[in-house]
Amino acid sequence: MGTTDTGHQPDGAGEKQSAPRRRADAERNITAILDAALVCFTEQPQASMTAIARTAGVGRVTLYAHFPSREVLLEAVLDHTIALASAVIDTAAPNEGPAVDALSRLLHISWHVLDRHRRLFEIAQRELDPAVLRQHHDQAMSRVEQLLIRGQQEGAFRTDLPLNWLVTTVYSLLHAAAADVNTGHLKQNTVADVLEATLLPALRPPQATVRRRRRG
Amino acid sequence: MGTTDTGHQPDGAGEKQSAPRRRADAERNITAILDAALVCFTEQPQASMTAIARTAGVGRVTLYAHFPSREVLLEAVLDHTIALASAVIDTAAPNEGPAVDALSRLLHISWHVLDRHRRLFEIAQRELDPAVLRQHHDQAMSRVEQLLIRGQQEGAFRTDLPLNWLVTTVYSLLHAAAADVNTGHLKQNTVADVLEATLLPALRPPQATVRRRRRG
DNA sequence: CCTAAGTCGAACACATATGTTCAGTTTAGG
DNA sequence: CCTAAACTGAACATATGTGTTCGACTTAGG
Repeated sequence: MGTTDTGHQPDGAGEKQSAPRRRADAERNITAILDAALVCFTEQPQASMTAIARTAGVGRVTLYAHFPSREVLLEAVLDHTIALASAVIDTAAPNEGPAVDALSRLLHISWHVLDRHRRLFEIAQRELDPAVLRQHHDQAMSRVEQLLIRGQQEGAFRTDLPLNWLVTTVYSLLHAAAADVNTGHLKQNTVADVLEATLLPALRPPQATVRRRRRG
Repeated sequence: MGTTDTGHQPDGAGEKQSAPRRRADAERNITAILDAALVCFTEQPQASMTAIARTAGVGRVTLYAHFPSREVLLEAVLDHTIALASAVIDTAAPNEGPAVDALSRLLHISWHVLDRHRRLFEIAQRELDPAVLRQHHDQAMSRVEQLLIRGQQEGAFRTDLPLNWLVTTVYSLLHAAAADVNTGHLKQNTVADVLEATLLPALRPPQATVRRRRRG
């Protein structure tokens, strides 16, 4: 019996040690594959299984042993990335302090990770079952969404446009900025500031000045 | 001699009647193919030549007779779209009146056509020769870029961020809005207004209030 | 009406991607 | 050290896409 497939359970989010007890060997390869797939997919959506296996430094058969199909792999990578992004977002403490400050922290800390998530999600959108997608999508988007809602309640963010559009605006510019870094148009260390300078005015309630010397 | 290829010259932009004099028949098919390719490509980037031929209502061989390779076809479609977009942009008279108003006109008239151009360009970016790309890219982007520069000179648009980023911001949100229409999150007739409401504050010089009752 | 231009489907060669199977080798871990 | 788990490359079947060739049919247009 060559290939194995121990009832693969490519750890969802929190490394629950499952029943079959994989060998350390296998465990190591799985994470290597996951990492490689993450890189390959974000670099070019059409990345082949062969390319991913090669990047991970494992045989193609080994890849299929753990992830029986491209679809399964893609979903696993998506899960993995979401968990990662979620952790990083928590670091920014999006529920603490004024919403504007929280958004600023969020942008500075996690623009990179959020963009990666977006890219992956776009691929998944093309290749995965729409039903499965919904969950992943909402799960990740909701963090930003909640922050925006809080900002609206504080009066810091505008309410004259659909909430959904505000979320889209954030993600869209985030992605654009990350892409500009890739092409060399923007520098790593300026991204967050540029994003903040663009997003805050766009999210602020219209007509509302910076509230300096309001009294005439 | 079955297949033809009369020295194909799939009219660049301005329908210059070329030497070989195609039959009306062929001419009709070429535009049908161009249209079909435009639709197919914007709907899904991986659209196959077979699918395009089928959509155009012609045989696969006919397609290849006029466009000897996928690359050539893609380039022709890109040319076609740019010409179309350019014409629509002109309708908005982007060089007349205040830059802010001009941008507003531009958004209302051509968000749809500009988004289509962007989608096509993204595909071309993945499949075409970078050298060829540059021309197309600059040619189309420059219209928006020029408008933004003019706005900067008027003091209507901010100068504290790279010009390139402002262009990216416009295109990026444009695309996001169009995508939201596709998914049903945004309505056709509200798109331009939403875009305007989001973009103008983002482009306005920071700190600058709406300049109403400036004298205190 | 007659001919060359054009179109058509079928079939071919070629390349690439997805999964699978097999037989041989390495390695983790008791 | 010994065994089962895991990894490996090679080869296979299958599917899909690209581009070409061929012979037969249709049609534009003089």
